[in-house]
Amino acid sequence: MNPPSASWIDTPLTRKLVQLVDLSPDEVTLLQGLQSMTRLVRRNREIVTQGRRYDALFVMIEGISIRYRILRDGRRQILNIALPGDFIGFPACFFDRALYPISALTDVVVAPISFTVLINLFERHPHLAAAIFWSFSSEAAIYSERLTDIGRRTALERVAHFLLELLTRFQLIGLADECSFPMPLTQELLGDALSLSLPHVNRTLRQLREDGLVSIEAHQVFIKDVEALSALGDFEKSYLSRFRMPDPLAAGIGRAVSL
Amino acid sequence: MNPPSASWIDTPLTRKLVQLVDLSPDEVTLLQGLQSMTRLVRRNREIVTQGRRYDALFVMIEGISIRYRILRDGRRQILNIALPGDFIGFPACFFDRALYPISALTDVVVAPISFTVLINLFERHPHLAAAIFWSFSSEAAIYSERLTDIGRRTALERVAHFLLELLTRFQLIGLADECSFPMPLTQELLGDALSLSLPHVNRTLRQLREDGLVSIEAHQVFIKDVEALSALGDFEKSYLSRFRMPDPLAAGIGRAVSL
DNA sequence: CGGTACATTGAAGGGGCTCAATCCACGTGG
DNA sequence: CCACGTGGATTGAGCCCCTTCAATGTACCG
Repeated sequence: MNPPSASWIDTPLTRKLVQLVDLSPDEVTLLQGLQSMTRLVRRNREIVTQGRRYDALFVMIEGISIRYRILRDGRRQILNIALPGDFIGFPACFFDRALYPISALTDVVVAPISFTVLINLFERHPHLAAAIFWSFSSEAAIYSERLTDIGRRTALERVAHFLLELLTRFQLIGLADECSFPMPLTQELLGDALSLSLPHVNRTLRQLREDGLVSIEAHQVFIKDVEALSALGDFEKSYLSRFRMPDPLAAGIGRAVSL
Repeated sequence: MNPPSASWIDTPLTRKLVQLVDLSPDEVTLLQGLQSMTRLVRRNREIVTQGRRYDALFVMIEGISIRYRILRDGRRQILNIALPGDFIGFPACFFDRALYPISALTDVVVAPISFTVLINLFERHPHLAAAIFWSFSSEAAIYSERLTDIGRRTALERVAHFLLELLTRFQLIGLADECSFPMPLTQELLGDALSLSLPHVNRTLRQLREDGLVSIEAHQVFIKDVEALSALGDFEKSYLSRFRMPDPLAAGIGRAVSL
């Protein structure tokens, strides 16, 4: 665990939230303070171990992690992919034991936020709390889209939709430009996330390449035609970037309103 | 909208939470109070309309509702199924417009809980708030299992797992006995929830019947062999019924701890 | 320079889909 | 009280998307 350090002037979470919510300088400082105590987790190590008990959430500061479910015979389903700025460990901390493991895909830096701190934040800074809540909402929406991907979209639509989602999420944290982003997943992992076999992921990517929609070079994805790909994947990014501050909080009077 | 009424001594949500969390009599009263103002939504009408704005959550008091996503060509994916005692409208209320519609499958009674009330609840009754939070956590876990169902389980495993989940959820609200529960879904809806075609749902149910695992008669599901079905579907109910009160709240000192 | 991890491609097979017909239960109106 | 309509359940035939299995290619790294 590293000591608090003034060198963290800026984190992905902060970058993301300030775009979506009007935060006061005080709130930004507070948000940064929450993320000042960090922990490094090496590539391929577990951040959360299935069956263990946790008293904290984590904010992803750097790197990529996945939460997944393994079935008895080895089949794996990736449940979600956490990028910098995402919260992880949310469901785990309300159960007496974590239901699913979370594993670092790359070297990862996380900032634990204990329950105690979180609860106080909710009481004293409802405005900020609402912003954090929005993160959970957006995550729920991502689940919904993934469910739709896997359940009702063809392999081509599915990959198209997923890549656009990643593009948008990377853009929100300032790690992608207009149409390209770093590809954190191997084709095998992509398959486990989208419920496709590795060979079929490969064929699907080839098809997208041949159609001039997407190219992947040196772990970098280039979306050649965002329009066409969005049409193909039925992608509409509002679930990732549209936030509304609920009225009682917008006014900043959350604590003053009586029950 | 019906006026508050003393006749609601007991609701599914209360029944569920008192099993999982130690609530004081005051907290139970408060929880009941939240659900005293109810609204009736007729079968096949929308509870939440896609694209509209909401300032409240709803607690399901009675009936069944579904949230779903429709693709351009008519393919439908049911995102979740809300039973009495569930919260609905959670992600919607943090977006400026609801992302997905929620529709009443039967006549439904809901209790709106406005944001203002909710925020006050969080500030003043963290213990109760944590219980509500657990509901969200459990919902997230249900998503995870659904994702695994659709992504990595065969039709047989998938239906097995889903039926056991429904059994357990109905049991938690006192609407199911040891091994049977009311079937709220037609085979078509089952298909849209589990991403199977209607004919294949039918064939799968037949198989389960022929194997002596499940029978469905008059809209009532009978699980003939819970053991065997659980093994088949790799079902483990802890994600529905295991709650842990986070330490700072368990002590009831949430508000006293300083940041 | 061998080794390992990842990507690529082909061939064959299967689980589940589509299309289509039939059946059944139930409510409604004549 | 029965005829009919309608929503849902059931079953079959053929097909296709995607899987499995298998082989090969390729880049990077100690």
